Amino acid sequence: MTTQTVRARGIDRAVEILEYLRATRQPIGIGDLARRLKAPRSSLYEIVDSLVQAGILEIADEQGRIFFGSSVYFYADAYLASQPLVRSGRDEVIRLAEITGETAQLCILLGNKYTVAYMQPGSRLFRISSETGVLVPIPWTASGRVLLGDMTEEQVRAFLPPEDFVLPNGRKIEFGEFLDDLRLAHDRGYAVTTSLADEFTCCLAAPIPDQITGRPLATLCFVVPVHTPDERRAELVQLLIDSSRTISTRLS
Amino acid sequence: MTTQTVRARGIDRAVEILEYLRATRQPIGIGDLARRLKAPRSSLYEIVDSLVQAGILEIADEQGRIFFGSSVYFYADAYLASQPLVRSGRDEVIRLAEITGETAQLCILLGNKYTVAYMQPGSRLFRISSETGVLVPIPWTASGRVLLGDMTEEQVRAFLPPEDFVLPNGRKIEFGEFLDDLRLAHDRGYAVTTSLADEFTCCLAAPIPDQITGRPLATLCFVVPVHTPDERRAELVQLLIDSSRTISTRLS
DNA sequence: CCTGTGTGTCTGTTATACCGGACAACTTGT
DNA sequence: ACAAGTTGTCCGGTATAACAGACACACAGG
Repeated sequence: MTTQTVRARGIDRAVEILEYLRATRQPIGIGDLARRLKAPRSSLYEIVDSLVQAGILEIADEQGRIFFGSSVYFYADAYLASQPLVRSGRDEVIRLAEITGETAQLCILLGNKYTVAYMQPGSRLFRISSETGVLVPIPWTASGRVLLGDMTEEQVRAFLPPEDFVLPNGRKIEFGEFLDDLRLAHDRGYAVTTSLADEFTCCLAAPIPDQITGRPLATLCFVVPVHTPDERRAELVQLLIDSSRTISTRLS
Repeated sequence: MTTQTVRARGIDRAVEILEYLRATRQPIGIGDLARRLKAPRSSLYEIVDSLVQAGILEIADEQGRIFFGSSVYFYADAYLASQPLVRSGRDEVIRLAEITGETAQLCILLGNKYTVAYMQPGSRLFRISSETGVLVPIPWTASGRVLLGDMTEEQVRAFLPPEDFVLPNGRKIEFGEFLDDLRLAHDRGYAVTTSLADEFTCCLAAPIPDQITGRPLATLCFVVPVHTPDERRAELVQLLIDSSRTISTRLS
């Protein structure tokens, strides 16, 4: 009499919980959670309790909903301290936002997605900014074009899921068109996209290359209004390139 | 024949690993880890693998040593964003920075450390700013004096590790001196420090009290040059007090 | 050369972590 | 009032996760 129930490991459940919270970014009750994850309630109560004890989760409100706890902050602090790239990248982003007044970002690859690792909003009246840590399809971004700049056609094909070529407005990016963008970005050492992920923004991105392999590890980028004049764009691109060079040398 | 081996749960092992890394703040090999945690190697290989898959840990170097992975960074980001205090505090910080032109911050306690949860740089030629999310010893800051304002001597002693009383320049803050600062901050409803964590800054901090308990949850603060005149300081302190009252009522 | 100490992988065994299901105590809506 | 849905806790059975131990391999040192 095999009940064919997959008896999951506690760790896997725990990871599922954390990933769920990361994706939704809001507290959830344990009952709800059990339904979403298709996990037995009784198990979740135990696991959540362990994680709450450790401060990895916290009871977020009176209804007993749970969310991340302060421990993850300490973990992140240790992680950042261990990552020279992010550490110096942050400083440079803050500096760039200050001297230009534009929104500056440090972007990295996470699996086959793109994400903003750190962002400093500009000082314009109407700010354009994106949330950090949200996973975005690579073809939607200028930074993505820079980050894949050194891949072959086959590598890109294998790396990106087809659905990622569909923009938020429904338009589909042709693969050939995207590949041309990659080549251009690779040759010029930066990428520019206008009205791609949305109508009113222009993104400028430059790679931070690994000192040894030369492969892009991350990007620095500005997010500016589409109507920004070409001269200003060129000026900003130059700043990105200078900054990324600074970081790159500082890393070795 | 009871072998009296405590067969630990995977989750507990995982938590132990994370806590160990948090404490030591540096990568460690799995063999070493097994020895330190008195855990079987074979189990650790499995658990570490799960956590690496989830991005919670990463292989940090060629020797296969492990450390925190990028996922914890995103968990922490979600955590900060989830704090209602941070959300409404953010708006007020932006407003304060705009109307005064000074660098304004929202500061909170995380465990027994202090951190800047959100910061808006001022519009001076030379800006003074600190990074958000970096954990700082409480005695180094004006906000710290406000945040502990309602603790008894014994509570403070138990709460703060002795090494946190040593400033970046090596000077040691006497416990009695620190306690006097706390009392003063508590009585006046704000704290001012000059040339404490560094030579050229003056910090002004006011508490955001819990509506019910009255205990300080966080602080609003300005970071200004040391030579800022007294009248200006008084003016800024008043703004902080008004703003924190606004936030405090908005939270209930 | 051999010896000792480190990896990372793969067993078979068994103690138990996970599970399903039952329970009381609360809401909520009609 | 009742029914239908919660939520947090408890408990006993069993599938299996955690364990101990063995294995091949790669070093380093004498």
